[in-house]
Amino acid sequence: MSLTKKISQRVIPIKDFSSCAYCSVRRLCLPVSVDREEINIIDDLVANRPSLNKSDYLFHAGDKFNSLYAIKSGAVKTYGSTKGGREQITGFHFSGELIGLDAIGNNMHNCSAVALEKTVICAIPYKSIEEVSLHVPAIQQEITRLMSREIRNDEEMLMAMGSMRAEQRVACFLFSLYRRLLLRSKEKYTFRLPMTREEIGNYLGLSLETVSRRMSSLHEDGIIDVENRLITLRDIDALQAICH
Amino acid sequence: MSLTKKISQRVIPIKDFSSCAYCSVRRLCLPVSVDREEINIIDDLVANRPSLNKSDYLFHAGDKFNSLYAIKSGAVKTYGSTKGGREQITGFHFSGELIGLDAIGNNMHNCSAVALEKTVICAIPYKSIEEVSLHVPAIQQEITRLMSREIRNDEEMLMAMGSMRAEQRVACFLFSLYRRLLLRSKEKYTFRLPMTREEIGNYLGLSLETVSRRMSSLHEDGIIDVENRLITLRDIDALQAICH
DNA sequence: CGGGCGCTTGAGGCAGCTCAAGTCGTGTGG
DNA sequence: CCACACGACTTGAGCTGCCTCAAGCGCCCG
Repeated sequence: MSLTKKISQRVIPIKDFSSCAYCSVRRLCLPVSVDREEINIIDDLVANRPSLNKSDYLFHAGDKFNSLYAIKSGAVKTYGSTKGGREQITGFHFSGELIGLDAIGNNMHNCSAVALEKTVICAIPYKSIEEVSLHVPAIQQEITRLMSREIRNDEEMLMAMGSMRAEQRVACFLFSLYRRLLLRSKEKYTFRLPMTREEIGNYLGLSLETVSRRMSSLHEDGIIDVENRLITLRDIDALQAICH
Repeated sequence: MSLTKKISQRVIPIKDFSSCAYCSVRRLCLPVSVDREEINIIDDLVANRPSLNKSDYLFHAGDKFNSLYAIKSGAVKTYGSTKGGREQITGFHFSGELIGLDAIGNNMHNCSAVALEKTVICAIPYKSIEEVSLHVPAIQQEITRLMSREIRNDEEMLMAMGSMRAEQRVACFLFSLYRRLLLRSKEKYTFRLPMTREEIGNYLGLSLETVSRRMSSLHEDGIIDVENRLITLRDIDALQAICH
């Protein structure tokens, strides 16, 4: 049955709390211009909502590209392997974020994605997105906007990597987590890192020891508290100032 | 007059050698699945084909986003300014490449684009692309593919920046230029750098002196010849091996 | 022909890496 | 439930690759 038919035959749905309509991070995956009706359409697309445990793979580099993945809860890292065989982390992704956009181009994932903790995922088959976007231009536009934003993010990261010293990189990293993790939680200034120091260092182009040292010195300066993976921001203005 | 009308009223065109149909880099801007008819449509979109001199701006950071730009010939750098006020180059772009995709997301350019030498540009109004892609899905798909590829490129660059030593960065940079510049020219192994050592260093996260030194040592190893901005690749396999 | 920019090369310093040792926290098996 | 073991983290010491500062050359353009 074609998706178009499916949509027209759709009855008023029974409340389904796994539906996007009730998803607490909906406004993050689908930020704008998607009205009630369109949510129902998207809802139909979401094939499954698998739950991943720590170290479970969402996809491997080289896998055929089928779906985009929206993170409902949890945390995921994506990484590629450099030609030297070293693993290089390209990003950390949290609830409300969409991954897999880089695979559309040649229909294959060029990085691997692993859960850093218990994580719930919405898999959205790309074929369906393409089909639906013929009828609902807003969805295609939203995908385009998200991709554009991803390009911008990557380029900002490139700018940071090219010019920043170790302390700046760590400060920016923490500030970025602050904006992405805390704005959607009750805690205002405390969050738990889902990744190791080594993974942070890998991502930032630093050794794990340097990450540790710089976090210690940020603590000595009264800017953050560090208790293993629990980070508390004590002076956000100072933290932000270091990034600049 | 709406674009749709314009298309239906279109007569068989007089040969226009500035048209995309006769553009030598067409297969690069519009790599796949765009047939003769669709080229005519795109052709109508291209508002103007301005010629830029060295140091002319294509757009500034903060400008309202109106058009995507395809480079017909020449070379362009894009850069943003870090919060510290430093200029950070995010990319070099050559004939057949498309720039401005990162501006779609919030309708504003977040980097500036400057010609590094005499450069001819096709400006393609994004509004028109959006309108046309309602009728010609292949065009929207092509934009999506190009964006996806840009994300991938940026992420590969991030991986490189995170893990590579100076010599590797310079070697990869030269190898990347080899693939992008030489494949569309007659010369097999010689090309002219359109940018300064300082710009290369800025892009790669190195000082200009380090770029110079590493190029000298690549020369001493018999891998490249350097004659000011004229680079000749003497041992491509060795060059590629260094990147790995 | 002169001035300036782009580039090369040298010398010295330092940020961050590597190696190493020791602590702490967590998960696992008895 | 406790003990043990291993992985994660911190901190120290020494090393090195890249940066900074500096001087000099050469090419290009006015």
